[in-house]
Order: sequence, then structure tokens, then C-alpha cells
Amino acid sequence: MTTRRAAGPDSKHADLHEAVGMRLARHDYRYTSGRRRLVDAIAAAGQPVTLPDIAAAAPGLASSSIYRNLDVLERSGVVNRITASGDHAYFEFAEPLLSHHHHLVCVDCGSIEDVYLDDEIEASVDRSLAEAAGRVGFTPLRHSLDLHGYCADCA
Amino acid sequence: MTTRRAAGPDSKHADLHEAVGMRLARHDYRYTSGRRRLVDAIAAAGQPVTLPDIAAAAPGLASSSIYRNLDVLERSGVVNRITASGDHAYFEFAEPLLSHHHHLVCVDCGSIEDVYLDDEIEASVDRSLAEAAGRVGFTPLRHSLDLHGYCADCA
DNA sequence: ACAATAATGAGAGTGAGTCTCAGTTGCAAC
DNA sequence: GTTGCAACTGAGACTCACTCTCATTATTGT
Repeated sequence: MTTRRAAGPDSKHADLHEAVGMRLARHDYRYTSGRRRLVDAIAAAGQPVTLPDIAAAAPGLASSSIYRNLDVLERSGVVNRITASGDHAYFEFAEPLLSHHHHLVCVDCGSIEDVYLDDEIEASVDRSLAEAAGRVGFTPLRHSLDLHGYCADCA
Repeated sequence: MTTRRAAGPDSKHADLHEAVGMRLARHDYRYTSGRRRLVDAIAAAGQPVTLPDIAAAAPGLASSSIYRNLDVLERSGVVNRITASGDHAYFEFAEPLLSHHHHLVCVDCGSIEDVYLDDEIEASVDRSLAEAAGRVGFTPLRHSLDLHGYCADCA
């Protein structure tokens, strides 16, 4: 069965797949059809998704494979795992594939929405954190900033 | 068996217990000896702790009771649950009992350390977040800002 | 085509956290 | 104090997200 690739209606997906493929190759991973379906499912959602979401969007994939490949994608820097307080972890594309942003986490239903902040704020936050980290010998990699509250549906 | 209470060497604990007791009472919960031991264990650590940490510091408490009471304490606004990427959730005293701060999360060993930022930064972050949240009908409660990287031990 | 190697699916296994329930404790009214 | 009621407790069974194992299948290099 041939999966429809770059021939489709939008070239955004072709770009995405190419970028993902390169990242996987850099880590000696293969970009198999299962992994491509995973990437498609996450891209289709356009927001952080849980494993059940992905399983529903890509039926036929064994959940063990989804977990294993989510791990591979995370290790390759393709996706980020967002550990919220709910039952499931959320996944979304990592930084260079998606521009830097943060999350609105609903304390009621657990849903996660993306939110973008001013570059200036980001820079000053990074500066403050780096300074504070330096004082205790901590080597920073990245920061995560979540706003907890009630989403529009749960308000 | 009488538990030594406020008579002890430090009055900080007496204040803490009083504050905790008031919060519990406000939610019609009782401040039992088991809950007091839980609070003592968290206070003794002085940093975010996992359930095994607490169980070790307060032997004799059934783990089901620890989980149950951690839940009660969280519901009463006494402790915060920090959901990190590791196996266990971390717990620490909530805002008014501990001043506003953030976390340095080690991506290697999973340990969590507290870090304090400039009030000015905090204010501007809150302003930006509130503005962004307002655009999508999100009602903010609080923010959490974590710095991920390598702790001094794992560097 | 043919190894050699990596990926897959199915299901068993793991373990943090939750639920249940019978027995206990703390609080209030008498 | 004792009686009654509701909250609390411990022990362990239970759930369920996630991981591991392993035999089978797909990919890649030659």
C-alpha cells in the first residue's frame, strides 16, 4: 500500500516529513511508514495530543509501536513530551518544527493549548533563569512556562 | 502515645502546623496525627519530595493514607503537586506557606530544586500570560516556570 | 538475491496511584 | 463520660498508562 506523500494538496506536510526524516537519519533511525503515520496524526491535530488521540487518528498501529516510536521521535528531537497532571502525557512537535511557545493547561479537563509570548519577555525570562541557575551550578537546556487555569469550555 | 507538638525546640513548626490546621479546618478536614507527620516530613526535607521520600521519613504510615492525605492537603491548598517527567510526582508546600518560586528540573536524575526570580520579571510574565490567555477565553489561576537541564551532580 | 540489521505487533509484565471496606478515632451533644 | 455520628485509617485488591520480550516482518548495503 502506497501512502500518499508529497503529491498531495499541501506541501507543508512534504516539508515536515523531510525535516523529520533528516532528524531521524541523523540518529540512524529509519523513517518507516508507521512513523510517518504518527507524524501525520500529530500534524493533523495541530495541538498537543495524547496517545489515545494518536491511536484514534492512526488506527491499526499497535500501541506498543506508538509508544516506542514516540520515544524515538523524542530522542531525535522531533517531538516533545509534555508531562501534565492528567493521566496521559501530551506530545507535540519540538522547537525547530514549531516555534517557541508555552501552554495553557486546564486544571479541570486537562486539555493543553499553545500560547505565544513576546520575544522580549522570553529573553528576559531566559536571562533571569540563567543567572539563578548559575548560582547553584545548574546547566540550563530549555525552559517551560505553563499557565494553569480554566479553559473556555470549563470556565 | 503523645506526639510532641509546639513545645519543641523550634517555633517555626508550630506556626506551620497552625497554618496548616486552619486551612484544613476551612475545608472541614481534621488535622490528625498522621497528617501532622506528613507535614513534618515535607517540612524536614525543605525541597520537593516524592512519596517514597515521605514514606521513608514517616515510617509506619500506610502508603494509601499518604496518597489520600496528600490529596487532602492539595485540595486544602497546603501542598502543590509537581508533575515531573519521572516516575513519581513531587510535593511541596503551596504558595502562601512558601513564597513564590520556580523549579530547576534535572533531565538526567529527575531531581527538583527551588529557584527564586526577580519580582519584576514575575510581574511582566504574568502580564504577558494574562493578555495571551484573555485572547482565547482562558481564565488564569497561576503559572509554573521550570528550567530543564543538568543539576550540579549530573553535569 | 542475500545476508545483516532495524522495526513491528501482540501480549505479558511492571508499578505508581486509586478504591474498597471493615475497624478506629476524633468531635459534639447530651 | 458515654453515646452517636462522621471522618479517618491500614491493608490489600485493583486499575491502567506505560514498558519489555520475542518471534516475525520490513529495509538497507553489497
